[in-house]
Parts: sequence; structure tokens; C-alpha cells
Amino acid sequence: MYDDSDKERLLLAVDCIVFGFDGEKLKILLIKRGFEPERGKWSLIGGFLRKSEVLQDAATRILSVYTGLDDIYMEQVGTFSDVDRDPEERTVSTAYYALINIAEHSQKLSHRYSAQWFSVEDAPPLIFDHDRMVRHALERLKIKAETEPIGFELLPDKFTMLRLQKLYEAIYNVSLDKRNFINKVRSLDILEKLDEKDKTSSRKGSFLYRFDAEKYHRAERSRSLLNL
Amino acid sequence: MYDDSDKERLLLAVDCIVFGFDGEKLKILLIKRGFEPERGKWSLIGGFLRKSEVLQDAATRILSVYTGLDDIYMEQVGTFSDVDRDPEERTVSTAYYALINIAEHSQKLSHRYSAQWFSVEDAPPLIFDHDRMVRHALERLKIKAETEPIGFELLPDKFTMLRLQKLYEAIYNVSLDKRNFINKVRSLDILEKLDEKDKTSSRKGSFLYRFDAEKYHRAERSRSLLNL
DNA sequence: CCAAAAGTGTTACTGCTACACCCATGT
DNA sequence: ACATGGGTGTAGCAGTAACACTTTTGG
Repeated sequence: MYDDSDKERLLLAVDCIVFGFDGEKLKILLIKRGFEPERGKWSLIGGFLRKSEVLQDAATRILSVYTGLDDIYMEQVGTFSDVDRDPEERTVSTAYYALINIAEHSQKLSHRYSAQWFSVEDAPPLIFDHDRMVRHALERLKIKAETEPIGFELLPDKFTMLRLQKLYEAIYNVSLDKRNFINKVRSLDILEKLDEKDKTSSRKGSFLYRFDAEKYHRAERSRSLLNL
Repeated sequence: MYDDSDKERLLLAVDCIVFGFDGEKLKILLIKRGFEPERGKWSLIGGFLRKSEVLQDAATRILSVYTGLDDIYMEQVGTFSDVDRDPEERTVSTAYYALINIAEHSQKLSHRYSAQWFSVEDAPPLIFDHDRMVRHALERLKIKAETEPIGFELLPDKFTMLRLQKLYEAIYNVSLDKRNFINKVRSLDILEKLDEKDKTSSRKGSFLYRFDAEKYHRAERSRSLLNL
């Protein structure tokens, strides 16, 4: 074989891009670092891979530590390996993104770590290569949401059509026609229309829907979920 | 912060899924391992990340060692971290895929490592988690080739329409109508039609085309390249 | 002149886009 | 009664899919 003598044992970090949706904008959760290096700057939540732990588990663990949340959709984004990305010691980091629903879970969000939600567009600059991670995560989210019903992870169990539309508008940064949107979503036949109405935002009230995983799996589905 | 005392320094490997196209089938390059562990079994080419080296560079280096090829399109697939994936020592591996054009480069392929091309469908079982890596790589290739002109990396500089069609058929494992295919490709306006003909496969001969990066970049392009 | 592959257009259909008005309700 | 947001349908258009015959030329 060839010479591997220069191979190196290094730390593997895991950083999490936590996406949320407040009904208007796509948000990310950031913390103000209370420790060195870069104390006081904004960063993603993160930690290190442990012995006998798989990356996915590390990501889940880290998310749980910082937010108290379990059972959250997470997906690997990529691995970032700039030699000097961490000034302390050679550290490579694998990024994961998480989709959480702000409304239902905001109470659980511990304030211990001065975590705060920022709109994706006007988040402060982040430490290390975290900005790059966020950009990559957003790209991956867009691609994934085109073909899989993951948007619902960002919404409460029950939601109005308008909220769903706003969500896709926020993810893809476009504006959509509500009639076309509703027609398309209906044609997918993956939502259950409830009898309940949400009356918080209008006198008439708007019907609530729920994602129906059964329906979704029953239908053999074309490659694309929503072509916006 | 929380307890990171269990964090671990580990080896970071890089494994490369080398895709090629022989005019008919999509292929991957495998080596028969001449070293332990798993000597004699088939595997991807791989190596370890070195000090002061970025993952992308490691992938490039490893590809070059095994194939003699430089300047090859490579892209990160993901990072695989099963605790026992390598029996010797905790090793996490980041997979990259490479697109190379078998015809032009086969002579350079060194035989030192008993490297061999296999059709993606009937490749032998691979060591560790390499089969999973291949599946992931193929998924990523499909997604990428939908929106970016990377298919050409798998073809010689000059190619016939039929070859291009066969390539897409091989990647997506579908069969396409040649008239529709040609019309669509033409409408993209990213190929230069040459005056030369390839007469190896018919008496009439078929025109050769070349990917025109200039044309490609000039046009502001919709999200999708080829909807097959 | 025959075999073998290359090259070429049209039609039907499907799905997307654009667009404006009435409905239900609480105050 | 009116103000507010919710809900609905259609027609034009564009892009996709299906489809078969003619051309070239070497042997």
C-alpha cells in the first residue's frame, strides 16, 4: 500500500443546525458561547463524538442537551475539515440539521445556554466555519423537502393551509399563489382535513390539517413532491 | 457546558466511490485488498486523512495513488461512523465519489492494486460499510446530475448523442426515447455540435458533440437540467 | 441493393400558471 | 353592516410523452 504514516488521530465534532419556523420566517437556533475559544460569539450548538457512539446519536444527544428535545428529525449535512477551523486542536466536524417546531417546543428550550432564534437571513456572523455549515444545511433542506414530506416536522401536528404555504415560501424564498398551492397539495393526497378550525387569525376561522403518514406511504409516489 | 470528557481521538478515513461509464453500464472501480484486515475481499479505494490535509485533498490524493488520475471531479457523499466498522481501531470514514471517463483514462489505471471495474448492479459484496457508501453515492449522483452538467465528466471530451443518452439511462436506470432526449438536450443549448463524425459504430457515422462550459454559464438556467 | 444505425417532427395530453370573486363570522 | 381573512374554479399555455419513417453509406 502507500504510506499512511502521516495519518492522524483527531477530534470529531458534531454541530447542529436547528431549523424552526415561526409562521413567517425560517429560523435557526444559535447560542452565545460561554466558553473559549471565541467566548461571547454566536455559534451553532455542538459537541464531540464519543467512544462507542455513532454520529447520528451524538447529534441527537447534543440537540437534547441544548434544547431538551428528543425524537427530532435530523439529517447529516456534511463534514467540514479545514485544517485550522478549530484553533485549539485539529478538529473535523460533521454537521447535522434538525427540524423542530418552535411553537410546541419553545417552552422546553432551556435558557441555560442563551440560545436564541434568528431568521436565516439576518443571523449574526458565526464562529469557525459555521456560516458555511448553515448554507449547506439550507441547500440540503431545500433538496430534501422537494421530494420528501419533511416540512411537516417544522409545523405543529395540526396546521392551516396558509401556514403550510408560508413554510414553503420561507424555505424556498419565493411567493406562491394560494389557489395553486392548495390545489397541488390536495392532489398529493397526504393530508387529513380535520373538522376543527383555527380561529386565532380570522373571524371565519380556517380549517386545520394534519399530515397523514398512512396515506403518504400507501401511495407509490413520483419522485417529486412539490414542484414550486 | 456539558461533559465532553468521553470525547475520543480517532482515525478519519476517506473512501472513494469511483464511477465510470463504458458506453453501456455505470461502473465502479473496486480493489481486491492486499492487506489486513479483510485481505482478499473487494473494497473501495481508501486511505486516511493526514495532518494538515483537508478531506477533499485526501480524496484527491487517494484517487491519484490508485489510479494515477488528477483533476477529477469529486464530491463528498457523507460520513459513516458505525462503531465497529473497522475492527482494528475506531475509525470514521468520509466517502467521496469521483467521476472518471473510462475510455480516456483506462491506460493510466495502474494494475498494482488489482483494481477492476464492476457494473454497479452486479458488484461483489464489499467490506465494512462500503456497500452502503456506494448506495449513498449513487443517490447523490442522481440528485446532482439532475441539476448540474456533471454527466459529461463520465464521457470523453467528444461524444455522440447516443452515448450521452445511454449514460443518463444508466445513471437513472430507465430507458428513454431518443427523439425526446435529443430535443430536450438541444433545447438546453449547452452542447457544441462538431463537424466530426464517429464512424466506429455505423456506416453512416454519428455526429460528435462537446460540452460547452461557456454556453452553459452564459445562460441563466432553471433549477432542473434534465427532467427524465 | 441491402443492412445497420442515424437522424428528424407532429400530435395529444398533462400539468402548471395566472387570475378575481364570494363566503363566513365577530364586532 | 362591514371588515377581515378563508375558500374556491377555470382557461390558456407550455412542456412532456408517444409515436414511424427516411437518410446515409459501406460492403
